[in-house]
Order: sequence, then C-alpha cells, then structure tokens
Amino acid sequence: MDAQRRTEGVIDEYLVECIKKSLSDIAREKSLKPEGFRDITLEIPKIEDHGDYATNVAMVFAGLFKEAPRKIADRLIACFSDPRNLVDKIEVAGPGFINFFLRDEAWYDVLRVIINKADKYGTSNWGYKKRVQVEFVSANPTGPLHVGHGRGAVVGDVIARALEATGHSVEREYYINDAGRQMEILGHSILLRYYELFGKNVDFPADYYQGDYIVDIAKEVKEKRGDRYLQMEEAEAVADLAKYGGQKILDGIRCDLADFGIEYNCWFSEKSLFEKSAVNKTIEELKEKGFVYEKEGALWFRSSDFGDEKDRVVVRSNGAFTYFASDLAYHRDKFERGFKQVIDVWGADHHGYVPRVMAGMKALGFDEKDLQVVLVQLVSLLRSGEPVAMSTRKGEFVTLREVMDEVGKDAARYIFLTRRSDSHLDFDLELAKEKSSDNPLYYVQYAHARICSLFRVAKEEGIEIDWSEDVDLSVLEQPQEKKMMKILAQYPSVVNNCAKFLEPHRLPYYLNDLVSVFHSYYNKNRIISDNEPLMKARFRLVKAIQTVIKNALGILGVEAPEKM
RNA sequence: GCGCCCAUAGCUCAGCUGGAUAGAGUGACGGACUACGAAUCCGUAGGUCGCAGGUUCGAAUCCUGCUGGGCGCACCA
Repeated sequence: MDAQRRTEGVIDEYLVECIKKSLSDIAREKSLKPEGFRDITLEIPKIEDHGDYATNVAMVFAGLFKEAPRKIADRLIACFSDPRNLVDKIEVAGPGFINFFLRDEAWYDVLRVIINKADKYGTSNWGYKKRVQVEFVSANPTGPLHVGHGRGAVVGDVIARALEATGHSVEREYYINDAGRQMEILGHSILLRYYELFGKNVDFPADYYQGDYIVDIAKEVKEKRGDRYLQMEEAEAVADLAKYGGQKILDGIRCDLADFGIEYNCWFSEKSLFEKSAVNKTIEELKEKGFVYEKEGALWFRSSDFGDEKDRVVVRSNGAFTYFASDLAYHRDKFERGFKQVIDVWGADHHGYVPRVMAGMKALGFDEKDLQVVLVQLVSLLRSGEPVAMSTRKGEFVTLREVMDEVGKDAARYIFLTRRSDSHLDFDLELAKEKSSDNPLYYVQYAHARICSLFRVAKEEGIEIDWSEDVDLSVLEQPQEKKMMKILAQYPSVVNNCAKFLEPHRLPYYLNDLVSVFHSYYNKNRIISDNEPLMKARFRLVKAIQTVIKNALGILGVEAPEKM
C-alpha cells in the first residue's frame, strides 16, 4: 500500500513494491486474481549495461498470463508507476528481462538516509515483533566448551542478532542436559579420581571423562568436603558429585560464553521437564492421539508415519524415558511458551536426528515450518597449516577458552563466520593472530579505523563538518563512488537475508565487498582537499561507509575500532 | 546395505533459492609510500562448475544415475 513510506531508503524493496503493483494491474486487466506475487526476485546484474537492478518476472509469469515474456515486460513498463521518481529508464532485454536504470539522485538519497539513520540503518520491522527463540550450544555440562562449540555459539548468536535487527523479539536459550546417563558418568568419573587422591588403585574406564579438569574437580572436592565420599554409598556419592561437578562445569561454560560476547535469556534444565511431568504429559498426548504402541516391552512413537525412516523408542523396557522423549517435551514446551518460530542450532553430526524431531512436532500438532534446525559443521584447528591434534576420548582438546585467549574474541568470532555453517571450517590459529590482509577481520576493521583517522585528521586541520548541511552530492561522479553507494544501498537486504535464510556468513562476505572497493578508492583519491564541495561530498560518502561497517560488525558482535 | 550433506581456479571458499559473459581470498610472479594509516593498493596467471543424461526460453543451481569424500543409521545422549 504505502510503498513510499515503508521502503524509505531501501531501494530494492521499493522497486519490488512497484513491480508487484504493476503485476497486479496487469492481472486485473486479464481478469486474474491480483495476487500471488510474493516472492518476486530482483537482482543486481553483474553487467553494468543490464542496469542497476533487473527482474525476471515477465518470464516467470508468462505461463500465468498466457502471453510472451517480452510483451508482458512491455506492458509492465507501460503501467509502471514510480512515486519516488528514482527510475531513470526501464528496458526490456534478452528473453524478457526488465532492466532498471536509476537516477543518480537515488544513490545520493541512500547516503542521506544512512547518515540520518546512523546506527538504525539496516534495521527493519520486518519481523513485526514476532517471538523467536534461538537455542544454541546446549553442550552437556560434562566438560569445557571446545572450538566446535564456539562456532555453534557464534552462528546462533549472530542469527539471533540478525533477527533482532530485523524486528523480531528474540530469546537465546541454552538447553542443559542434566538428566541423563552422561551426568552419571561424570559423577562416577569424579568419584574415581577422588578415590585416587586418597591413594586407592582404580580402574578408570575408557569411556569415562578423561580430561584433567575432572582431576581438578576431585581435588577441589577433597579440599572442601574432605573424605566423606569414602564412606558414602557409591550411588549416593555419584549423584552428589555429578551435581557438584555439573554445576562447576556449567559455571565455567557460562563464563566462557559471556567472555565470548554471548548472553542468554534462559538456561533451560532438562531435569525441570521431569520435575513438572512435562515428559509424561507429552507421551500421554501421543498416546491419546494413537501415535504410540508397545513392542518388546518398550513404548514406540510412530515417527515413520510423519516422515521419519523408522519408529523410535520413547520409553525403554526398563521404564526410563529416552533422550528423544524429553526432547519432544522440550520442543513442546518451547511452543507452549509462546514462541512463533523456534530455531535449533546443532552440530552437523546430529543431522540424522532432525526427521524424528520434526515427526514429533507434527504429531503434537505443531507446524513443522515453525521449527528450523541449523546444522553447524565441525571445525578443524590448524597451526600454520598443520593440524592440531585433538582427541576427545583421551581428553585432549583445545578449548574455546584457549582459542579466545590466544587469538582474541573478535578474530575468533569473525573467522567462525567466514564460511557457511554447513561447510567444514579450517581455523588456523596463526592466521587468526596475524595482523595482515591474510586475516579477513583486520581487512574490515582497518577500513573503519582508516575512516575514523580521516575524521581525526580533518578535525586537527580545523575542518568543521556540518552534518545537517545540504551538500551537493552530484560531484561524486567516479565509477567507484557510485559503486560504493550501490553496495551501501544493498546493506538492509543483506541483513534481511541473513535473518530470513539463517545464514550469518552473508555479512562478512558483504563487508569484504564493500571494504575492498573502499580500500582501492582510498588509495587513488584524496578525501581531504582544497576542493571544498568535493571534500564535503566525499565526507558524506565515507561517513556512510563507516556507519555501515560499524553496524554490520555490531551484528557480528565484533568491535569496530577507531584506532588499531 | 539405507539415509543426509558436500564436489566450482594449485589451495580455502562465495555464487543473492533457475538468469544474461563464472567470483573473491590465498599461494606464485611483477610493481606502488616526499600527501588523509602500506594491517593498503595495482597488474599478471589460473575453469569442460566431479561424470553422464533429463526438465526449459535459460542449469554451477532442480530431477535421475554413476564416481569420489564427510556424517549419520541405539531400548546412548
């Protein structure tokens, strides 16, 4: 309806609105429903001759309209209305592409909007305050976080930030698996190390937790609680030590994540699900709906009726619930808490688990589209190209803490995002520390620092910048200047796509595109000069770049330093 | 054996959910600071998008088969 106001300063969304309106008009002429134009695509052609923006709608809707693409395109151009008067000319090309050429004024507008909106540029109300939950990391509290968890942490956090920036109401949650057998093994592991401290000879099983942190916890227990666990019955001691150790380790995890720039709204305990009988109720619901049956003493959920490859056990023959059962209860609980969209960030090795959870959601009456699972591939740690040996079994792993301490929070966060999350990542510790162009973070931060420095120098030279002044931007006529303005104009839709497709890696790639043009331009041109009108216009351009870098790094949770 | 993901420049990866002539970074080689930050820039080189079919105006992208790699296939979590 009000395309002009809703798309202020965001050119592509504005054009899409205009195109939709024209399509509706054409549909009406043909006595068709003026609907169904939701996902029309507008792209930026690789070749300049093809315009600033192009759309393929004439070809896409040729079938619907029963007319040749080029004719539809002509028709669309004829009835195209452009209230903001941004379009210079429109052409039909090739098999039916519609190419839009914009007036330079459109790009100048972008600069004005960016400077005006400042840190709000790139944010939107696209999400309409929709309640979204992002659950990520959720590592068992049986050991410290390692690098793989770090990647999941950043992916989850940046998805959350992108959703916030696009107007969603987001909560971050950590699911604590504090109810299962793993905790028992943890308690047992501590107890055995504890026995050792008192000189007992113990057989330490290979599948118990091997890490030195277990010994540390045992020492602490000995110091604080003496020898009381020597007399205690084993089961009781194990339960008590599991609780003690789990708490201790979880505190460490909280601290690591906080230092990594990640704050959760909720730490959700699996145990609490049992305490309020949520697991029971969930299984009861499935029973009532007739989706479970007994076989060989166990209770099975008919997940194969909902797209899973086979049925799954929810209650074992020994009467215990499976992890899957509590996970169903957990996801049910999420939706009952009012979240309209739930995002789970999991390690890619859990991909086989997705269909059964989806099956559960469907069986419980939820829309599977409201649950999205983002899979994060493992991280290989390298040092100067050589693999760093890691073995969880032997308890030898590089912790997130160690990586953070060595390369810094920002470099770690950024590098975790330089690849799509479902792709393997090589993380080179030496590269992450290097202060050179090899390091993608510094390349971007350097551009920001350079611009800051520019304004410092200007100030030292007594140059006053009045940001409210109406500056003539038509002196920005270099191809690179125009190119940068076009890239700046894309930023809001990059953020949108990040949130829409849950793909945080788009931001680092975008930043690299923007900043590489800037560095090149900077090397060839002077911003501060005697040519006052030109200088004023370039200050506007450079300010806009600085703003977008800062905003984008903000979504990535990375500093935009003024000096480096 | 079954299922999922991946295969793009020497290497590591993008490619905007089907668009027009395939893109970065890195490695290699050669250049640029007496002017706002050289943590930068400029140039050169590099491709049968794993292979074979199919779908259509149009395929790196979608469907099928094959090859090769990763990961899953518990009354574990």
